[in-house]
Amino acid sequence: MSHGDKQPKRSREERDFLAAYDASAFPHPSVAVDVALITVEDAELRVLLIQRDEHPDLGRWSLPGGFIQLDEALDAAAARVLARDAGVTDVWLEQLYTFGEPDRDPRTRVITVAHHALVPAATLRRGTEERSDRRLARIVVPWKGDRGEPVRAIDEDDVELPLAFDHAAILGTVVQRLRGKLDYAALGFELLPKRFTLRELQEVHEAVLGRRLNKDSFRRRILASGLVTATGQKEADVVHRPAELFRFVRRRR
Amino acid sequence: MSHGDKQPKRSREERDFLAAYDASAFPHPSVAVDVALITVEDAELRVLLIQRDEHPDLGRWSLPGGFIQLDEALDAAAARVLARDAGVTDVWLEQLYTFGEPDRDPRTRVITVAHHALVPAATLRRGTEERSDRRLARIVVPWKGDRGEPVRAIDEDDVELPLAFDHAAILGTVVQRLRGKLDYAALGFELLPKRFTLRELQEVHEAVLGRRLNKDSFRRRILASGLVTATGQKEADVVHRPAELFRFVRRRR
DNA sequence: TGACTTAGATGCATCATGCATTTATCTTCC
DNA sequence: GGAAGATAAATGCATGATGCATCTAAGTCA
Repeated sequence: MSHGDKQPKRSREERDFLAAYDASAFPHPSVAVDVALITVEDAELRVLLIQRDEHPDLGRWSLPGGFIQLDEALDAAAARVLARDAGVTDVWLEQLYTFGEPDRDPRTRVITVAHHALVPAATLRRGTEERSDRRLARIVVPWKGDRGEPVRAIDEDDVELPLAFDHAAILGTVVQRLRGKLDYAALGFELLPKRFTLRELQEVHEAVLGRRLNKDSFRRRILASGLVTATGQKEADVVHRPAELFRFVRRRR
Repeated sequence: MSHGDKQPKRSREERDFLAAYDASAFPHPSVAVDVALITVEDAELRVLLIQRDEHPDLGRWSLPGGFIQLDEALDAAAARVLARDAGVTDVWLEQLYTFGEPDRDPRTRVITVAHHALVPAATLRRGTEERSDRRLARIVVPWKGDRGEPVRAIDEDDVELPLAFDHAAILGTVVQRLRGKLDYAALGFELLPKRFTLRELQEVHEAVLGRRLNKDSFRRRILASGLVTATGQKEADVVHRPAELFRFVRRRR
Protein backbone atom coordinates (compact mmCIF):
# COMPACT_ATOMS: atom_id res chain seq x y z
CA MET A 1 0.00 0.00 0.00
CA SER A 2 1.26 3.42 -0.88
CA HIS A 3 1.16 6.07 1.80
CA GLY A 4 3.28 8.96 2.74
CA ASP A 5 2.35 11.83 0.48
CA LYS A 6 5.02 14.32 1.25
CA GLN A 7 3.76 16.58 4.00
CA PRO A 8 2.75 20.06 2.84
CA LYS A 9 4.42 23.04 4.44
CA ARG A 10 2.27 24.19 7.35
CA SER A 11 1.49 27.76 8.20
CA ARG A 12 2.16 29.31 11.61
CA GLU A 13 -1.60 29.33 12.16
CA GLU A 14 -1.89 25.63 11.34
CA ARG A 15 1.01 24.78 13.61
CA ASP A 16 -0.69 26.62 16.47
CA PHE A 17 -3.88 24.68 15.79
CA LEU A 18 -2.03 21.38 15.88
CA ALA A 19 -0.24 22.26 19.11
CA ALA A 20 -3.56 23.03 20.79
CA TYR A 21 -5.36 19.95 19.44
CA ASP A 22 -6.84 17.81 22.22
CA ALA A 23 -7.40 14.25 21.05
CA SER A 24 -9.01 13.23 24.33
CA ALA A 25 -12.01 15.51 23.79
CA PHE A 26 -14.11 12.58 22.58
CA PRO A 27 -14.09 8.85 23.43
CA HIS A 28 -11.84 6.49 21.47
CA PRO A 29 -12.28 2.80 20.72
CA SER A 30 -9.55 0.25 21.24
CA VAL A 31 -7.82 -0.86 18.04
CA ALA A 32 -6.25 -4.27 17.66
CA VAL A 33 -4.77 -6.43 14.92
CA ASP A 34 -5.52 -10.11 14.47
CA VAL A 35 -3.51 -12.28 12.11
CA ALA A 36 -4.68 -15.47 10.45
CA LEU A 37 -1.49 -17.41 9.78
CA ILE A 38 -2.46 -19.78 6.99
CA THR A 39 -0.67 -22.79 5.61
CA VAL A 40 -1.49 -25.86 3.54
CA GLU A 41 -0.50 -29.27 4.85
CA ASP A 42 -1.67 -32.65 3.56
CA ALA A 43 -3.65 -30.80 0.90
CA GLU A 44 -5.73 -29.06 3.57
CA LEU A 45 -6.01 -25.44 4.56
CA ARG A 46 -4.85 -24.80 8.12
CA VAL A 47 -4.56 -21.91 10.53
CA LEU A 48 -2.59 -21.30 13.70
CA LEU A 49 -4.85 -20.93 16.74
CA ILE A 50 -4.00 -20.05 20.32
CA GLN A 51 -6.11 -21.04 23.30
CA ARG A 52 -7.05 -18.01 25.36
CA ASP A 53 -5.78 -18.11 28.92
CA GLU A 54 -7.64 -14.99 30.01
CA HIS A 55 -11.14 -13.68 30.08
CA PRO A 56 -13.13 -13.04 28.00
CA ASP A 57 -13.71 -16.24 26.01
CA LEU A 58 -11.20 -18.04 28.24
CA GLY A 59 -10.49 -21.49 26.83
CA ARG A 60 -11.70 -20.65 23.38
CA TRP A 61 -9.32 -20.53 20.44
CA SER A 62 -8.26 -17.31 18.81
CA LEU A 63 -6.02 -15.84 16.15
CA PRO A 64 -2.76 -14.27 17.27
CA GLY A 65 -3.56 -10.65 17.99
CA GLY A 66 -2.93 -7.64 20.13
CA PHE A 67 -3.56 -3.96 20.57
CA ILE A 68 -1.71 -1.60 18.31
CA GLN A 69 0.81 0.85 19.68
CA LEU A 70 0.30 4.53 19.03
CA ASP A 71 3.43 4.95 16.93
CA GLU A 72 3.14 1.68 15.06
CA ALA A 73 1.83 1.09 11.53
CA LEU A 74 -0.92 -1.50 11.15
CA ASP A 75 1.15 -3.98 9.18
CA ALA A 76 4.01 -3.50 11.63
CA ALA A 77 1.68 -4.41 14.48
CA ALA A 78 0.58 -7.50 12.58
CA ALA A 79 4.19 -8.51 11.95
CA ARG A 80 5.04 -7.96 15.62
CA VAL A 81 2.16 -10.15 16.78
CA LEU A 82 3.12 -12.83 14.28
CA ALA A 83 6.73 -12.88 15.45
CA ARG A 84 5.70 -12.92 19.11
CA ASP A 85 3.02 -15.61 18.92
CA ALA A 86 4.16 -17.74 16.01
CA GLY A 87 7.87 -17.05 15.79
CA VAL A 88 7.71 -16.36 12.07
CA THR A 89 9.08 -13.35 10.22
CA ASP A 90 9.47 -12.39 6.58
CA VAL A 91 6.27 -14.00 5.39
CA TRP A 92 3.60 -12.80 2.98
CA LEU A 93 1.35 -10.60 5.09
CA GLU A 94 -1.54 -8.46 3.96
CA GLN A 95 -4.36 -6.52 5.50
CA LEU A 96 -7.68 -8.32 5.10
CA TYR A 97 -10.68 -6.47 6.52
CA THR A 98 -11.56 -4.45 9.58
CA PHE A 99 -14.11 -5.90 11.97
CA GLY A 100 -15.80 -3.39 14.18
CA GLU A 101 -19.26 -4.46 15.29
CA PRO A 102 -19.88 -2.64 18.57
CA ASP A 103 -20.51 -5.87 20.49
CA ARG A 104 -17.81 -8.07 18.98
CA ASP A 105 -15.74 -7.89 22.19
CA PRO A 106 -17.55 -7.90 25.54
CA ARG A 107 -14.86 -5.85 27.29
CA THR A 108 -15.24 -2.60 25.41
CA ARG A 109 -15.40 -1.33 21.88
CA VAL A 110 -12.56 -3.12 20.11
CA ILE A 111 -12.05 -2.61 16.40
CA THR A 112 -9.69 -5.16 14.90
CA VAL A 113 -7.81 -4.78 11.66
CA ALA A 114 -7.61 -8.39 10.54
CA HIS A 115 -4.63 -9.54 8.50
CA HIS A 116 -3.75 -12.79 6.85
CA ALA A 117 -0.33 -14.32 6.37
CA LEU A 118 0.86 -17.25 4.28
CA VAL A 119 3.72 -19.56 5.15
CA PRO A 120 4.93 -22.97 3.90
CA ALA A 121 3.96 -25.78 6.26
CA ALA A 122 7.58 -26.86 6.69
CA THR A 123 8.61 -23.39 7.92
CA LEU A 124 5.76 -23.27 10.39
CA ARG A 125 6.38 -26.72 11.81
CA ARG A 126 10.01 -25.79 12.30
CA GLY A 127 9.23 -22.55 14.10
CA THR A 128 6.37 -23.79 16.25
CA GLU A 129 7.45 -25.84 19.20
CA GLU A 130 4.80 -28.19 20.52
CA ARG A 131 2.69 -26.32 23.02
CA SER A 132 -0.65 -27.48 24.30
CA ASP A 133 -2.20 -24.06 23.82
CA ARG A 134 -1.29 -23.95 20.10
CA ARG A 135 -2.92 -25.84 17.27
CA LEU A 136 -2.43 -25.89 13.56
CA ALA A 137 -6.12 -26.44 12.96
CA ARG A 138 -7.81 -27.61 9.78
CA ILE A 139 -10.21 -25.05 8.35
CA VAL A 140 -13.55 -26.61 7.45
CA VAL A 141 -15.48 -24.50 4.98
CA PRO A 142 -19.22 -25.26 5.03
CA TRP A 143 -19.95 -23.27 1.86
CA LYS A 144 -18.83 -23.26 -1.76
CA GLY A 145 -17.60 -20.42 -3.89
CA ASP A 146 -16.93 -16.99 -2.45
CA ARG A 147 -19.66 -16.50 0.12
CA GLY A 148 -17.25 -15.71 2.95
CA GLU A 149 -19.46 -17.03 5.72
CA PRO A 150 -18.01 -18.32 9.02
CA VAL A 151 -15.92 -21.49 9.00
CA ARG A 152 -15.01 -24.09 11.60
CA ALA A 153 -11.67 -25.21 13.01
CA ILE A 154 -10.88 -28.89 13.63
CA ASP A 155 -7.74 -30.17 15.33
CA GLU A 156 -5.66 -33.23 14.44
CA ASP A 157 -7.87 -35.51 16.56
CA ASP A 158 -10.97 -34.32 14.70
CA VAL A 159 -12.08 -32.26 17.70
CA GLU A 160 -13.74 -28.97 16.88
CA LEU A 161 -12.03 -25.98 18.46
CA PRO A 162 -14.53 -23.32 19.57
CA LEU A 163 -13.41 -19.98 18.22
CA ALA A 164 -13.26 -16.81 20.29
CA PHE A 165 -15.01 -13.52 19.49
CA ASP A 166 -15.91 -13.27 15.79
CA HIS A 167 -12.85 -15.20 14.64
CA ALA A 168 -14.97 -17.74 12.76
CA ALA A 169 -16.27 -14.87 10.63
CA ILE A 170 -12.76 -13.45 10.19
CA LEU A 171 -11.51 -16.82 8.98
CA GLY A 172 -14.47 -17.05 6.59
CA THR A 173 -13.37 -13.75 5.11
CA VAL A 174 -9.80 -15.05 4.87
CA VAL A 175 -10.93 -18.03 2.79
CA GLN A 176 -13.11 -15.81 0.63
CA ARG A 177 -10.24 -13.43 -0.03
CA LEU A 178 -7.70 -16.16 -0.74
CA ARG A 179 -10.06 -17.83 -3.21
CA GLY A 180 -10.58 -14.52 -4.93
CA LYS A 181 -6.91 -13.64 -5.16
CA LEU A 182 -5.51 -17.04 -6.07
CA ASP A 183 -6.20 -16.66 -9.77
CA TYR A 184 -4.49 -13.39 -10.42
CA ALA A 185 -2.00 -13.10 -7.57
CA ALA A 186 0.97 -15.37 -7.05
CA LEU A 187 -0.25 -16.73 -3.72
CA GLY A 188 0.35 -20.45 -4.18
CA PHE A 189 4.10 -20.02 -4.08
CA GLU A 190 3.95 -18.46 -0.63
CA LEU A 191 2.61 -21.76 0.70
CA LEU A 192 5.30 -23.96 -0.84
CA PRO A 193 9.02 -24.50 -0.31
CA LYS A 194 11.47 -22.96 -2.77
CA ARG A 195 11.30 -25.93 -5.09
CA PHE A 196 8.07 -27.73 -5.80
CA THR A 197 6.35 -29.88 -8.37
CA LEU A 198 3.37 -28.76 -10.41
CA ARG A 199 1.28 -31.39 -8.64
CA GLU A 200 2.16 -29.84 -5.26
CA LEU A 201 1.22 -26.42 -6.58
CA GLN A 202 -2.06 -27.80 -7.88
CA GLU A 203 -2.80 -29.41 -4.50
CA VAL A 204 -2.26 -26.06 -2.81
CA HIS A 205 -4.63 -24.38 -5.23
CA GLU A 206 -7.22 -27.09 -4.68
CA ALA A 207 -6.93 -26.77 -0.91
CA VAL A 208 -7.53 -23.04 -1.09
CA LEU A 209 -10.34 -23.25 -3.61
CA GLY A 210 -11.99 -26.28 -1.99
CA ARG A 211 -12.49 -28.03 -5.33
CA ARG A 212 -10.58 -30.18 -7.78
CA LEU A 213 -8.92 -28.65 -10.83
CA ASN A 214 -8.25 -30.10 -14.25
CA LYS A 215 -4.65 -31.24 -14.28
CA ASP A 216 -3.78 -30.53 -17.89
CA SER A 217 -5.41 -27.15 -17.92
CA PHE A 218 -3.69 -26.23 -14.67
CA ARG A 219 -0.29 -27.24 -15.99
CA ARG A 220 -0.71 -25.34 -19.23
CA ARG A 221 -1.94 -22.24 -17.46
CA ILE A 222 0.89 -22.18 -14.93
CA LEU A 223 3.57 -22.90 -17.50
CA ALA A 224 2.17 -20.25 -19.86
CA SER A 225 2.05 -17.67 -17.07
CA GLY A 226 5.81 -17.43 -16.91
CA LEU A 227 5.64 -17.51 -13.12
CA VAL A 228 7.59 -20.73 -12.78
CA THR A 229 10.77 -22.05 -14.27
CA ALA A 230 12.08 -25.60 -14.35
CA THR A 231 15.13 -26.32 -12.21
CA GLY A 232 16.24 -29.47 -14.02
CA GLN A 233 15.97 -31.37 -10.74
CA LYS A 234 13.44 -34.08 -10.00
CA GLU A 235 11.59 -34.98 -6.84
CA ALA A 236 12.96 -37.96 -4.89
CA ASP A 237 11.50 -40.76 -2.77
CA VAL A 238 8.28 -41.21 -4.66
CA VAL A 239 6.99 -44.61 -5.78
CA HIS A 240 6.28 -43.43 -9.29
CA ARG A 241 7.89 -41.45 -12.03
CA PRO A 242 9.39 -38.37 -10.32
CA ALA A 243 8.15 -34.97 -11.40
CA GLU A 244 10.34 -32.06 -12.32
CA LEU A 245 10.97 -29.45 -9.62
CA PHE A 246 10.08 -25.85 -10.43
CA ARG A 247 10.74 -22.59 -8.70
CA PHE A 248 8.85 -19.32 -8.61
CA VAL A 249 9.96 -16.46 -10.85
CA ARG A 250 8.90 -13.00 -9.80
CA ARG A 251 6.85 -11.56 -12.63
CA ARG A 252 8.40 -8.89 -14.79
CA ARG A 253 6.36 -5.67 -14.68
CA MET B 1 -20.01 -9.23 6.08
CA SER B 2 -21.19 -11.78 8.58
CA HIS B 3 -20.75 -10.93 12.23
CA GLY B 4 -22.66 -11.60 15.38
CA ASP B 5 -21.79 -15.10 16.51
CA LYS B 6 -24.25 -15.69 19.26
CA GLN B 7 -22.63 -14.72 22.53
CA PRO B 8 -21.61 -17.65 24.72
CA LYS B 9 -22.99 -17.84 28.22
CA ARG B 10 -20.56 -16.14 30.57
CA SER B 11 -19.54 -17.43 33.95
CA ARG B 12 -19.81 -15.39 37.15
CA GLU B 13 -16.04 -15.12 37.12
CA GLU B 14 -16.01 -13.81 33.56
CA ARG B 15 -18.73 -11.29 34.33
CA ASP B 16 -16.69 -10.00 37.27
CA PHE B 17 -13.67 -9.67 34.99
CA LEU B 18 -15.65 -7.70 32.43
CA ALA B 19 -17.11 -5.40 35.08
CA ALA B 20 -13.62 -4.57 36.36
CA TYR B 21 -12.08 -4.10 32.89
CA ASP B 22 -10.48 -0.68 32.45
CA ALA B 23 -10.20 0.27 28.78
CA SER B 24 -8.37 3.50 29.59
CA ALA B 25 -5.33 1.68 30.95
CA PHE B 26 -3.47 2.17 27.67
CA PRO B 27 -3.60 4.90 24.99
CA HIS B 28 -6.12 4.64 22.15
CA PRO B 29 -5.91 6.00 18.63
CA SER B 30 -8.71 7.96 17.02
CA VAL B 31 -10.76 5.97 14.52
CA ALA B 32 -12.52 7.59 11.59
CA VAL B 33 -14.33 6.54 8.44
CA ASP B 34 -13.79 8.14 5.04
CA VAL B 35 -16.10 7.45 2.13
CA ALA B 36 -15.24 7.74 -1.55
CA LEU B 37 -18.57 8.40 -3.24
CA ILE B 38 -17.96 7.31 -6.82
CA THR B 39 -20.01 7.88 -9.92
CA VAL B 40 -19.52 7.80 -13.67
CA GLU B 41 -20.54 10.82 -15.73
CA ASP B 42 -19.65 11.54 -19.35
CA ALA B 43 -17.84 8.20 -19.42
CA GLU B 44 -15.45 9.39 -16.70
CA LEU B 45 -14.90 8.21 -13.16
CA ARG B 46 -15.73 10.90 -10.60
CA VAL B 47 -15.66 11.34 -6.85
CA LEU B 48 -17.31 13.76 -4.47
CA LEU B 49 -14.79 15.98 -2.72
CA ILE B 50 -15.27 18.55 0.03
CA GLN B 51 -12.97 21.47 0.63
CA ARG B 52 -11.70 21.47 4.19
CA ASP B 53 -12.66 24.58 6.17
CA GLU B 54 -10.56 23.69 9.22
CA HIS B 55 -7.00 22.87 10.04
CA PRO B 56 -5.18 20.69 9.27
CA ASP B 57 -4.93 20.77 5.47
CA LEU B 58 -7.32 23.72 5.38
CA GLY B 59 -8.31 24.47 1.79
CA ARG B 60 -7.36 21.04 0.51
CA TRP B 61 -9.99 18.65 -0.76
CA SER B 62 -11.04 15.57 1.14
CA LEU B 63 -13.42 12.66 1.10
CA PRO B 64 -16.49 12.89 3.32
CA GLY B 65 -15.45 11.48 6.67
CA GLY B 66 -15.76 11.66 10.40
CA PHE B 67 -14.91 9.99 13.66
CA ILE B 68 -16.85 6.90 14.58
CA GLN B 69 -19.11 6.83 17.58
CA LEU B 70 -18.49 4.25 20.27
CA ASP B 71 -21.77 2.41 19.75
CA GLU B 72 -21.79 2.60 15.97
CA ALA B 73 -20.84 -0.09 13.46
CA LEU B 74 -18.26 0.88 10.84
CA ASP B 75 -20.62 0.68 7.88
CA ALA B 76 -23.23 2.61 9.86
CA ALA B 77 -20.71 5.39 10.44
CA ALA B 78 -19.91 5.43 6.73
CA ALA B 79 -23.61 5.64 5.86
CA ARG B 80 -24.11 8.44 8.38
CA VAL B 81 -21.24 10.47 6.93
CA LEU B 82 -22.56 9.88 3.42
CA ALA B 83 -26.04 11.07 4.32
CA ARG B 84 -24.69 14.10 6.18
CA ASP B 85 -22.17 15.28 3.60
CA ALA B 86 -23.67 14.06 0.34
CA GLY B 87 -27.35 13.67 1.14
CA VAL B 88 -27.47 10.19 -0.32
CA THR B 89 -28.85 7.07 1.31
CA ASP B 90 -29.52 3.50 0.18
CA VAL B 91 -26.50 3.24 -2.08
CA TRP B 92 -24.03 0.44 -2.62
CA LEU B 93 -21.48 0.89 0.18
CA GLU B 94 -18.60 -1.38 1.08
CA GLN B 95 -15.56 -1.27 3.29
CA LEU B 96 -12.39 -0.78 1.28
CA TYR B 97 -9.20 -0.74 3.33
CA THR B 98 -7.96 0.66 6.60
CA PHE B 99 -5.27 3.33 6.46
CA GLY B 100 -3.27 3.75 9.62
CA GLU B 101 0.22 5.09 9.00
CA PRO B 102 1.22 6.81 12.26
CA ASP B 103 1.86 10.14 10.53
CA ARG B 104 -1.08 10.22 8.12
CA ASP B 105 -2.84 12.89 10.18
CA PRO B 106 -0.75 15.62 11.82
CA ARG B 107 -3.18 16.10 14.73
CA THR B 108 -2.81 12.75 16.39
CA ARG B 109 -2.90 9.09 15.53
CA VAL B 110 -5.97 8.69 13.33
CA ILE B 111 -6.77 5.34 11.78
CA THR B 112 -9.37 5.60 9.06
CA VAL B 113 -11.51 2.77 7.78
CA ALA B 114 -11.97 3.82 4.17
CA HIS B 115 -15.18 2.88 2.37
CA HIS B 116 -16.36 3.32 -1.18
CA ALA B 117 -19.87 3.92 -2.41
CA LEU B 118 -21.38 3.82 -5.88
CA VAL B 119 -24.26 5.95 -7.10
CA PRO B 120 -25.75 6.83 -10.51
CA ALA B 121 -24.70 10.28 -11.65
CA ALA B 122 -28.32 11.42 -12.01
CA THR B 123 -29.07 10.60 -8.37
CA LEU B 124 -26.01 12.45 -7.16
CA ARG B 125 -26.66 15.56 -9.24
CA ARG B 126 -30.18 15.64 -7.89
CA GLY B 127 -29.07 15.33 -4.26
CA THR B 128 -26.12 17.70 -4.37
CA GLU B 129 -27.05 21.33 -4.42
CA GLU B 130 -24.41 23.57 -5.89
CA ARG B 131 -22.00 24.54 -3.16
CA SER B 132 -18.63 26.11 -3.73
CA ASP B 133 -16.96 23.75 -1.27
CA ARG B 134 -18.17 20.64 -3.09
CA ARG B 135 -16.88 19.21 -6.35
CA LEU B 136 -17.70 16.14 -8.36
CA ALA B 137 -14.11 15.77 -9.47
CA ARG B 138 -12.77 13.66 -12.31
CA ILE B 139 -10.37 10.95 -11.16
CA VAL B 140 -7.21 10.89 -13.24
CA VAL B 141 -5.41 7.59 -12.97
CA PRO B 142 -1.72 7.87 -13.92
CA TRP B 143 -1.17 4.11 -14.02
CA LYS B 144 -2.57 1.11 -15.87
CA GLY B 145 -3.87 -2.17 -14.54
CA ASP B 146 -4.24 -2.83 -10.84
CA ARG B 147 -1.29 -1.05 -9.27
CA GLY B 148 -3.39 1.00 -6.87
CA GLU B 149 -1.02 3.94 -6.68
CA PRO B 150 -2.23 7.47 -5.86
CA VAL B 151 -4.46 9.28 -8.34
CA ARG B 152 -5.26 12.93 -9.02
CA ALA B 153 -8.51 14.88 -8.91
CA ILE B 154 -9.44 17.46 -11.56
CA ASP B 155 -12.47 19.73 -11.44
CA GLU B 156 -14.74 20.75 -14.31
CA ASP B 157 -12.48 23.66 -15.24
CA ASP B 158 -9.50 21.31 -15.53
CA VAL B 159 -8.05 22.63 -12.29
CA GLU B 160 -6.30 20.07 -10.13
CA LEU B 161 -7.73 19.84 -6.62
CA PRO B 162 -5.01 19.20 -4.03
CA LEU B 163 -6.08 16.29 -1.87
CA ALA B 164 -5.91 16.31 1.91
CA PHE B 165 -4.08 13.76 4.08
CA ASP B 166 -3.51 10.47 2.22
CA HIS B 167 -6.73 10.72 0.25
CA ALA B 168 -4.91 10.45 -3.08
CA ALA B 169 -3.68 7.04 -1.94
CA ILE B 170 -7.13 6.05 -0.69
CA LEU B 171 -8.63 6.94 -4.07
CA GLY B 172 -5.93 4.93 -5.79
CA THR B 173 -6.98 1.92 -3.74
CA VAL B 174 -10.62 2.61 -4.66
CA VAL B 175 -9.82 2.44 -8.37
CA GLN B 176 -7.73 -0.68 -7.86
CA ARG B 177 -10.54 -2.41 -5.98
CA LEU B 178 -13.25 -1.38 -8.42
CA ARG B 179 -11.21 -2.65 -11.35
CA GLY B 180 -10.68 -5.93 -9.57
CA LYS B 181 -14.31 -6.42 -8.64
CA LEU B 182 -15.93 -5.26 -11.84
CA ASP B 183 -15.57 -8.58 -13.61
CA TYR B 184 -17.16 -10.83 -11.07
CA ALA B 185 -19.38 -8.49 -9.08
CA ALA B 186 -22.40 -6.68 -10.44
CA LEU B 187 -20.94 -3.22 -9.87
CA GLY B 188 -21.76 -1.53 -13.16
CA PHE B 189 -25.47 -1.51 -12.44
CA GLU B 190 -24.96 0.53 -9.27
CA LEU B 191 -23.66 3.37 -11.42
CA LEU B 192 -26.57 3.42 -13.87
CA PRO B 193 -30.25 4.34 -13.69
CA LYS B 194 -32.82 1.55 -13.53
CA ARG B 195 -33.01 1.25 -17.30
CA PHE B 196 -29.94 1.50 -19.44
CA THR B 197 -28.54 0.46 -22.80
CA LEU B 198 -25.71 -2.00 -23.22
CA ARG B 199 -23.60 0.82 -24.63
CA GLU B 200 -24.10 2.81 -21.43
CA LEU B 201 -23.12 -0.22 -19.38
CA GLN B 202 -20.03 -0.69 -21.50
CA GLU B 203 -19.07 2.97 -21.10
CA VAL B 204 -19.30 2.57 -17.33
CA HIS B 205 -17.08 -0.49 -17.45
CA GLU B 206 -14.59 1.34 -19.65
CA ALA B 207 -14.54 4.33 -17.30
CA VAL B 208 -13.78 2.10 -14.34
CA LEU B 209 -11.20 -0.02 -16.13
CA GLY B 210 -9.56 2.89 -17.90
CA ARG B 211 -9.44 1.05 -21.22
CA ARG B 212 -11.66 0.28 -24.19
CA LEU B 213 -13.49 -3.01 -24.41
CA ASN B 214 -14.53 -5.05 -27.44
CA LYS B 215 -18.16 -4.28 -28.11
CA ASP B 216 -19.30 -7.64 -29.42
CA SER B 217 -17.55 -9.60 -26.73
CA PHE B 218 -18.94 -7.31 -24.05
CA ARG B 219 -22.51 -7.67 -25.35
CA ARG B 220 -22.27 -11.44 -25.55
CA ARG B 221 -20.75 -11.74 -22.11
CA ILE B 222 -23.34 -9.52 -20.43
CA LEU B 223 -26.27 -11.14 -22.20
CA ALA B 224 -24.97 -14.62 -21.42
CA SER B 225 -24.48 -13.73 -17.75
CA GLY B 226 -28.21 -13.54 -17.15
CA LEU B 227 -27.69 -10.35 -15.14
CA VAL B 228 -29.75 -8.18 -17.47
CA THR B 229 -33.11 -8.56 -19.11
CA ALA B 230 -34.60 -6.60 -22.00
CA THR B 231 -37.47 -4.28 -21.16
CA GLY B 232 -38.88 -3.98 -24.69
CA GLN B 233 -38.40 -0.21 -24.50
CA LYS B 234 -35.94 1.77 -26.56
CA GLU B 235 -33.86 4.81 -25.73
CA ALA B 236 -35.17 8.15 -27.01
CA ASP B 237 -33.66 11.41 -28.25
CA VAL B 238 -30.66 9.95 -29.98
CA VAL B 239 -29.61 10.84 -33.51
CA HIS B 240 -29.21 7.23 -34.56
CA ARG B 241 -30.95 3.91 -34.26
CA PRO B 242 -32.16 3.68 -30.65
CA ALA B 243 -30.84 0.84 -28.53
CA GLU B 244 -32.95 -1.43 -26.41
CA LEU B 245 -33.24 -0.60 -22.72
CA PHE B 246 -32.25 -3.30 -20.24
CA ARG B 247 -32.62 -3.62 -16.52
CA PHE B 248 -30.56 -5.44 -13.91
CA VAL B 249 -31.74 -8.82 -12.64
CA ARG B 250 -30.45 -9.90 -9.28
CA ARG B 251 -28.57 -13.14 -9.75
CA ARG B 252 -30.19 -16.35 -8.59
CA ARG B 253 -28.01 -18.11 -6.01
C1' DT C 1 -34.99 11.18 -50.04
C1' DG C 2 -30.41 10.33 -48.94
C1' DA C 3 -26.48 11.01 -45.75
C1' DC C 4 -25.07 9.81 -41.25
C1' DT C 5 -24.83 7.32 -37.05
C1' DT C 6 -25.17 3.55 -33.96
C1' DA C 7 -27.70 -1.02 -32.96
C1' DG C 8 -27.57 -5.59 -33.44
C1' DA C 9 -26.86 -9.97 -35.89
C1' DT C 10 -23.79 -13.21 -38.41
C1' DG C 11 -19.66 -15.53 -39.82
C1' DC C 12 -14.99 -16.80 -39.00
C1' DA C 13 -10.23 -17.31 -37.14
C1' DT C 14 -7.91 -17.83 -32.84
C1' DC C 15 -7.14 -19.30 -28.28
C1' DA C 16 -8.12 -21.50 -23.71
C1' DT C 17 -10.17 -25.44 -21.61
C1' DG C 18 -11.72 -30.28 -20.62
C1' DC C 19 -10.98 -34.89 -21.71
C1' DA C 20 -8.94 -39.05 -23.64
C1' DT C 21 -4.83 -41.39 -25.20
C1' DT C 22 -0.08 -42.59 -25.37
C1' DT C 23 4.51 -42.93 -23.80
C1' DA C 24 8.07 -42.25 -20.12
C1' DT C 25 10.19 -43.18 -15.68
C1' DC C 26 10.37 -44.24 -11.12
C1' DT C 27 9.56 -48.04 -6.97
C1' DT C 28 8.18 -52.39 -5.37
C1' DC C 29 7.07 -57.09 -5.61
C1' DC C 30 7.85 -61.69 -7.37
C1' DG D 1 15.80 -59.32 -13.81
C1' DG D 2 11.26 -58.49 -15.20
C1' DA D 3 6.39 -57.41 -14.46
C1' DA D 4 3.07 -54.54 -12.01
C1' DG D 5 1.65 -50.23 -10.42
C1' DA D 6 1.90 -45.52 -10.03
C1' DT D 7 2.21 -40.77 -11.77
C1' DA D 8 4.62 -37.49 -15.21
C1' DA D 9 4.32 -35.33 -19.34
C1' DA D 10 3.22 -34.83 -24.16
C1' DT D 11 -0.26 -35.02 -27.94
C1' DG D 12 -4.66 -34.77 -30.24
C1' DC D 13 -9.31 -33.25 -30.45
C1' DA D 14 -13.98 -31.26 -29.38
C1' DT D 15 -16.01 -27.30 -27.32
C1' DG D 16 -16.73 -22.68 -26.01
C1' DA D 17 -15.20 -17.77 -25.44
C1' DT D 18 -13.10 -13.90 -27.68
C1' DG D 19 -11.61 -10.48 -31.28
C1' DC D 20 -12.60 -8.77 -35.66
C1' DA D 21 -14.86 -7.86 -40.04
C1' DT D 22 -19.14 -7.45 -42.47
C1' DC D 23 -23.91 -6.67 -43.26
C1' DT D 24 -28.48 -5.03 -42.33
C1' DA D 25 -31.78 -2.23 -39.33
C1' DA D 26 -33.65 1.94 -37.54
C1' DG D 27 -33.48 6.19 -35.96
C1' DT D 28 -32.32 11.81 -36.96
C1' DC D 29 -31.28 15.59 -39.83
C1' DA D 30 -30.42 18.50 -43.90
